[in-house]
Amino acid sequence: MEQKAEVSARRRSDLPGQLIPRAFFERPPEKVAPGLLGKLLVSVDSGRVLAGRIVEVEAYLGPHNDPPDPAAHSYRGPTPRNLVLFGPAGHSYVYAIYGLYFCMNISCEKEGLAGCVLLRALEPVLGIAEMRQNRGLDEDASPRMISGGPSRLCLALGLTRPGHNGLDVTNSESILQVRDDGFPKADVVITPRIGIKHAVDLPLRFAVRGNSCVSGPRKLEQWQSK
DNA sequence: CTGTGGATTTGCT
DNA sequence: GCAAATCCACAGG
Repeated sequence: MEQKAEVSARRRSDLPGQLIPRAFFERPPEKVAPGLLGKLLVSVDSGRVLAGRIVEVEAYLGPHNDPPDPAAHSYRGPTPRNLVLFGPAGHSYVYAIYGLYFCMNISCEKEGLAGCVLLRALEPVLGIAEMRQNRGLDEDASPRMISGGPSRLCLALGLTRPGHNGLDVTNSESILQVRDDGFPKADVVITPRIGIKHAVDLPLRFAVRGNSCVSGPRKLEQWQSK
Protein backbone atom coordinates (compact mmCIF):
# COMPACT_ATOMS: atom_id res chain seq x y z
CA MET A 1 0.00 0.00 0.00
CA GLU A 2 2.90 2.28 0.69
CA GLN A 3 4.16 0.91 -2.60
CA LYS A 4 0.91 1.76 -4.37
CA ALA A 5 0.93 5.32 -3.08
CA GLU A 6 4.38 5.82 -4.58
CA VAL A 7 3.34 4.49 -7.98
CA SER A 8 0.23 6.60 -8.21
CA ALA A 9 2.20 9.71 -7.28
CA ARG A 10 4.65 9.30 -10.13
CA ARG A 11 2.63 11.62 -12.34
CA ARG A 12 2.77 15.36 -12.28
CA SER A 13 -1.02 15.52 -12.44
CA ASP A 14 -1.30 13.46 -9.28
CA LEU A 15 1.14 15.00 -6.87
CA PRO A 16 0.23 14.64 -3.20
CA GLY A 17 -1.84 17.38 -1.56
CA GLN A 18 -2.27 20.93 -2.80
CA LEU A 19 0.05 23.73 -3.78
CA ILE A 20 0.60 26.44 -1.19
CA PRO A 21 -0.29 29.94 -2.46
CA ARG A 22 2.39 32.60 -2.80
CA ALA A 23 0.66 34.74 -0.18
CA PHE A 24 1.71 32.16 2.42
CA PHE A 25 5.35 33.10 1.75
CA GLU A 26 4.76 36.87 1.50
CA ARG A 27 5.24 37.25 5.23
CA PRO A 28 8.18 37.55 7.62
CA PRO A 29 10.25 34.35 7.65
CA GLU A 30 9.81 33.81 11.39
CA LYS A 31 6.08 33.48 10.70
CA VAL A 32 6.46 31.35 7.58
CA ALA A 33 9.01 28.95 9.09
CA PRO A 34 6.82 27.21 11.70
CA GLY A 35 3.98 27.06 9.19
CA LEU A 36 6.14 25.00 6.85
CA LEU A 37 6.54 22.18 9.36
CA GLY A 38 4.47 19.21 8.18
CA LYS A 39 4.31 20.42 4.56
CA LEU A 40 5.85 18.44 1.69
CA LEU A 41 8.84 19.43 -0.40
CA VAL A 42 8.22 17.75 -3.75
CA SER A 43 10.69 17.43 -6.60
CA VAL A 44 9.71 16.20 -10.05
CA ASP A 45 12.82 14.96 -11.77
CA SER A 46 12.33 13.62 -15.29
CA GLY A 47 8.93 12.21 -14.38
CA ARG A 48 10.05 10.75 -11.06
CA VAL A 49 8.61 12.20 -7.89
CA LEU A 50 10.60 12.58 -4.69
CA ALA A 51 8.94 14.06 -1.62
CA GLY A 52 9.78 14.62 2.00
CA ARG A 53 7.92 16.08 4.93
CA ILE A 54 9.50 19.24 6.35
CA VAL A 55 10.36 18.62 10.01
CA GLU A 56 13.04 21.24 10.77
CA VAL A 57 13.57 24.80 9.49
CA GLU A 58 15.33 28.03 10.34
CA ALA A 59 14.29 31.62 9.61
CA TYR A 60 16.81 34.17 8.29
CA LEU A 61 15.66 37.78 8.37
CA GLY A 62 16.16 40.38 5.65
CA PRO A 63 18.22 43.56 6.18
CA HIS A 64 15.07 45.72 6.43
CA ASN A 65 14.52 44.39 9.95
CA ASP A 66 15.51 46.28 13.06
CA PRO A 67 17.76 44.93 14.29
CA PRO A 68 18.95 43.19 11.12
CA ASP A 69 20.13 39.57 11.09
CA PRO A 70 23.92 39.35 10.63
CA ALA A 71 23.70 35.59 10.10
CA ALA A 72 21.60 35.98 6.95
CA HIS A 73 23.09 35.84 3.46
CA SER A 74 21.03 38.92 2.60
CA TYR A 75 22.58 40.93 5.46
CA ARG A 76 24.81 43.07 3.21
CA GLY A 77 22.26 43.59 0.47
CA PRO A 78 21.81 41.97 -2.94
CA THR A 79 24.71 40.15 -4.62
CA PRO A 80 24.74 37.79 -7.62
CA ARG A 81 24.57 34.85 -5.23
CA ASN A 82 21.64 35.93 -3.07
CA LEU A 83 19.61 37.85 -5.64
CA VAL A 84 16.55 35.59 -5.52
CA LEU A 85 16.10 36.47 -1.85
CA PHE A 86 15.20 40.01 -2.93
CA GLY A 87 12.78 38.78 -5.59
CA PRO A 88 9.21 37.58 -5.17
CA ALA A 89 8.31 35.18 -2.35
CA GLY A 90 8.03 31.44 -2.78
CA HIS A 91 11.21 30.93 -4.80
CA SER A 92 14.04 28.52 -4.06
CA TYR A 93 17.42 29.84 -2.96
CA VAL A 94 20.04 27.11 -3.29
CA TYR A 95 23.64 27.86 -2.41
CA ALA A 96 26.87 25.88 -2.22
CA ILE A 97 28.69 25.50 1.06
CA TYR A 98 32.14 24.22 2.03
CA GLY A 99 32.81 23.41 -1.60
CA LEU A 100 30.99 20.12 -1.19
CA TYR A 101 27.36 20.61 -0.37
CA PHE A 102 24.22 22.60 -1.05
CA CYS A 103 21.53 24.10 1.18
CA MET A 104 17.95 24.88 0.19
CA ASN A 105 15.87 27.90 1.23
CA ILE A 106 12.56 29.42 0.26
CA SER A 107 12.31 33.19 -0.17
CA CYS A 108 9.83 35.13 1.93
CA GLU A 109 8.45 38.70 1.99
CA LYS A 110 7.20 40.66 -1.02
CA GLU A 111 9.48 41.54 -3.91
CA GLY A 112 12.14 44.04 -2.84
CA LEU A 113 12.45 42.66 0.68
CA ALA A 114 14.70 39.71 1.57
CA GLY A 115 14.19 37.00 4.18
CA CYS A 116 14.02 33.25 3.81
CA VAL A 117 13.50 29.89 5.47
CA LEU A 118 16.30 27.31 5.43
CA LEU A 119 15.03 23.73 5.16
CA ARG A 120 17.11 21.69 7.61
CA ALA A 121 15.47 18.27 7.66
CA LEU A 122 12.91 16.18 5.81
CA GLU A 123 11.25 12.91 6.64
CA PRO A 124 11.28 10.82 3.42
CA VAL A 125 7.76 10.18 2.04
CA LEU A 126 7.84 9.36 -1.69
CA GLY A 127 10.70 7.82 -3.64
CA ILE A 128 12.43 6.68 -0.49
CA ALA A 129 14.52 4.03 -2.24
CA GLU A 130 15.77 6.54 -4.77
CA MET A 131 16.65 9.05 -2.07
CA ARG A 132 18.61 6.36 -0.28
CA GLN A 133 20.47 5.63 -3.50
CA ASN A 134 21.16 9.32 -4.03
CA ARG A 135 22.80 9.30 -0.59
CA GLY A 136 24.74 6.13 -1.26
CA LEU A 137 23.21 4.35 1.72
CA ASP A 138 22.13 0.75 2.33
CA GLU A 139 18.62 -0.65 2.58
CA ASP A 140 18.68 -0.41 6.37
CA ALA A 141 19.72 3.24 6.54
CA SER A 142 17.62 5.35 8.88
CA PRO A 143 15.37 8.15 7.57
CA ARG A 144 17.55 10.52 9.58
CA MET A 145 20.64 9.56 7.59
CA ILE A 146 18.74 9.95 4.32
CA SER A 147 17.46 13.51 4.68
CA GLY A 148 18.08 14.75 8.23
CA GLY A 149 20.33 17.76 7.69
CA PRO A 150 20.28 20.76 5.34
CA SER A 151 22.79 19.29 2.88
CA ARG A 152 21.63 15.71 3.26
CA LEU A 153 18.17 16.68 2.09
CA CYS A 154 19.65 18.35 -0.97
CA LEU A 155 21.64 15.23 -1.77
CA ALA A 156 18.58 13.02 -1.22
CA LEU A 157 16.42 15.07 -3.61
CA GLY A 158 19.27 15.89 -5.98
CA LEU A 159 18.97 19.66 -5.43
CA THR A 160 21.87 21.70 -6.84
CA ARG A 161 22.85 25.17 -7.96
CA PRO A 162 22.27 26.55 -10.48
CA GLY A 163 19.78 23.88 -11.54
CA HIS A 164 17.39 24.28 -8.60
CA ASN A 165 18.03 27.90 -7.71
CA GLY A 166 15.32 30.50 -8.29
CA LEU A 167 12.45 28.06 -8.92
CA ASP A 168 8.87 29.02 -8.08
CA VAL A 169 7.74 26.46 -5.51
CA THR A 170 4.15 27.71 -5.74
CA ASN A 171 3.79 26.80 -9.43
CA SER A 172 2.25 23.48 -10.53
CA GLU A 173 4.58 23.41 -13.54
CA SER A 174 7.70 23.73 -11.39
CA ILE A 175 10.04 20.81 -10.81
CA LEU A 176 10.22 21.90 -7.18
CA GLN A 177 7.06 22.55 -5.17
CA VAL A 178 5.86 22.87 -1.61
CA ARG A 179 2.53 21.15 -1.02
CA ASP A 180 0.06 20.65 1.81
CA ASP A 181 -1.38 17.16 2.13
CA GLY A 182 -3.38 17.93 5.25
CA PHE A 183 -0.91 16.31 7.61
CA PRO A 184 -1.90 17.32 11.14
CA LYS A 185 0.02 20.05 12.93
CA ALA A 186 2.67 18.76 15.29
CA ASP A 187 4.18 20.00 18.52
CA VAL A 188 6.78 22.60 17.51
CA VAL A 189 10.07 23.15 19.35
CA ILE A 190 11.77 26.54 19.09
CA THR A 191 15.56 26.85 19.57
CA PRO A 192 18.50 29.01 18.48
CA ARG A 193 19.86 28.37 15.00
CA ILE A 194 22.63 25.84 14.38
CA GLY A 195 26.10 26.28 12.90
CA ILE A 196 26.20 30.08 12.68
CA LYS A 197 28.64 32.58 14.17
CA HIS A 198 26.38 35.64 14.49
CA ALA A 199 23.10 36.21 16.29
CA VAL A 200 23.50 32.80 17.89
CA ASP A 201 20.83 33.43 20.49
CA LEU A 202 17.86 34.35 18.33
CA PRO A 203 15.16 31.65 18.68
CA LEU A 204 14.60 31.15 14.95
CA ARG A 205 14.92 27.37 14.57
CA PHE A 206 11.69 25.42 14.48
CA ALA A 207 11.41 21.62 14.62
CA VAL A 208 8.80 18.92 15.05
CA ARG A 209 9.22 17.68 18.60
CA GLY A 210 10.20 14.05 18.79
CA ASN A 211 10.72 13.53 15.05
CA SER A 212 13.71 11.25 14.48
CA CYS A 213 14.83 13.08 11.33
CA VAL A 214 15.53 16.38 13.07
CA SER A 215 19.24 17.23 12.92
CA GLY A 216 21.53 18.46 15.65
CA PRO A 217 21.42 17.59 19.35
CA ARG A 218 18.72 15.12 20.33
CA LYS A 219 17.81 16.95 23.51
CA LEU A 220 15.03 19.26 22.45
CA GLU A 221 13.03 18.84 25.66
CA GLN A 222 14.73 21.82 27.26
CA TRP A 223 13.33 24.18 24.64
CA GLN A 224 10.01 25.88 24.70
CA SER A 225 7.11 24.47 22.72
CA LYS A 226 4.72 26.46 20.62
C1' DC B 1 43.61 40.58 -7.48
C1' DT B 2 44.07 37.92 -3.37
C1' DG B 3 42.79 36.05 1.18
C1' DT B 4 39.46 34.26 4.08
C1' DG B 5 35.96 31.42 5.79
C1' DG B 6 31.46 29.29 5.59
C1' DA B 7 23.36 28.18 7.50
C1' DT B 8 28.11 20.74 6.62
C1' DT B 9 29.14 15.92 6.54
C1' DT B 10 31.98 12.20 7.37
C1' DG B 11 35.37 9.39 9.25
C1' DC B 12 38.83 8.58 12.45
C1' DT B 13 40.70 8.90 17.37
C1' DG C 1 35.27 14.86 20.04
C1' DC C 2 37.89 16.85 16.21
C1' DA C 3 39.62 17.87 11.74
C1' DA C 4 39.75 17.14 6.78
C1' DA C 5 37.55 17.64 2.40
C1' DT C 6 37.19 21.31 -1.23
C1' DC C 7 35.07 25.53 -3.72
C1' DC C 8 34.09 30.12 -4.68
C1' DA C 9 31.61 34.38 -3.15
C1' DC C 10 32.81 38.53 -1.65
C1' DA C 11 35.21 41.98 1.11
C1' DG C 12 39.17 44.56 1.28
C1' DG C 13 43.35 46.59 -0.76
